[in-house]
Amino acid sequence: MGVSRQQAAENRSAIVAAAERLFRARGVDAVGLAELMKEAGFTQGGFYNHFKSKDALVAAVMDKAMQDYADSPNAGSVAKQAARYLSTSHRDNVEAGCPLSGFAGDAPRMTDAARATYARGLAVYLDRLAAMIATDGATAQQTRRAAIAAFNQMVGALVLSRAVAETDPAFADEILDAGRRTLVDALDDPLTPDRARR
Amino acid sequence: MGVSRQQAAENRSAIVAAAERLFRARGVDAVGLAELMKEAGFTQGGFYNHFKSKDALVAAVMDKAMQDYADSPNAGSVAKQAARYLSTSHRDNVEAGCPLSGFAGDAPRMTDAARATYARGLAVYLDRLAAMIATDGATAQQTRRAAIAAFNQMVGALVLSRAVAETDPAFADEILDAGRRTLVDALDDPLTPDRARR
DNA sequence: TGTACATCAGTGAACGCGCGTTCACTGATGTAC
DNA sequence: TGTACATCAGTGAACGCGCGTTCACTGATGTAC
Repeated sequence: MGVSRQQAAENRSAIVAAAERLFRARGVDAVGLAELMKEAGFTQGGFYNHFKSKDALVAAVMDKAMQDYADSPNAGSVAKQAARYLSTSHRDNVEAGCPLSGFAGDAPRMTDAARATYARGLAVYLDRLAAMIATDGATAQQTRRAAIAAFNQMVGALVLSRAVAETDPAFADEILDAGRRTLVDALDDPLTPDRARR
Repeated sequence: MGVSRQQAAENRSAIVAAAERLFRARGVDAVGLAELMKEAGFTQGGFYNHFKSKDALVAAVMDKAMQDYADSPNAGSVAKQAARYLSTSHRDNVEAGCPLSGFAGDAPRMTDAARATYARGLAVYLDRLAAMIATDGATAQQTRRAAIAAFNQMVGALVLSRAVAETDPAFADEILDAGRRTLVDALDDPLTPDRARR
């Protein structure tokens, strides 16, 4: 059709963005390239001008998702961060939320490149959480462990809440609520060496 | 071929068992009926003597997985249960482990029937955990919240550890370890009304 | 600055393939008398 | 208990369909002179 290089780059981004939305909502396997390209506003054949395979697109989606998430702003305090993470709006909006929980179930089945991006993204987010949690009294190791445990709680609560949300909304809310309260209790409580040892 | 009713029932079970293994390892969408039937020891066409569709098989797999898990024995104490749940062998053996974490990522995309079975299975397991956690000093509500939070921690740690296991085994182990220690600390600590309120 | 040509992001049809599902057929099992 | 027949779990080929991928072609963009 004849398209400027800048336009082509924007079109590529549009494909990745559409793919991320569809992949999150329905899973990578359930989304075909024809549907995906149509969603992005193009015809099927153009796909291979941008990616050498569907797997390459998956890797690009992972890169974008992790980059965007790393660039997203903190909520302020850890408690606020946790509350936002375990909100019903985050649970109900899989398409735009945390990619670490959104892709957690699919990650083990992705290609090496996509999995490596996921692992790097997780490491980055844990560092961020650790920085928010850190107190004077705690060692780096204690802080890191607390950050991992906090994120385990967030991801577990979100994933389980999503799994039952359609079937039993009250149950789904209860799971988020238990996670939120547990986190707030644990994080309000400064990590003194004494407590951490217990 | 001519097969006794008992044999037919056993064959059906073999199909469900093969499907559970394959679905867990690679995801429902990535496993075809031809491959699945071959794995179970039959030819493709026989599938519809047992199930009216692939979705019906998925529901049957869910039923079986949840039933088997509900029938599985406790580890003894909650701490032991958590340690077993967050062991490397449980993480590395997706095909036979806890179906609540094994299917957590896929559950939201399953049919109503399969999702309802999942939600029921989760409710049953939480009751079981709550019964193990319960102490004299704690109200039923506090116990339930503690059980949910404990399971959130287990599922989150397992899912995240699995997601990075291939890429970064040491990181994966660290996640399990942080989850295990956090759970043991929290569960060793009796749920007194005072602590629960904090 | 203007002209000639290479580049390459598009289009849309086509490819082989494996999917879920259907079908006609077989023959031992299970039932009726 | 023995015979006649209905049942139904198997087989294996076939169905239409959508998948990921390839291809020949188009024409504006970008480059060389």
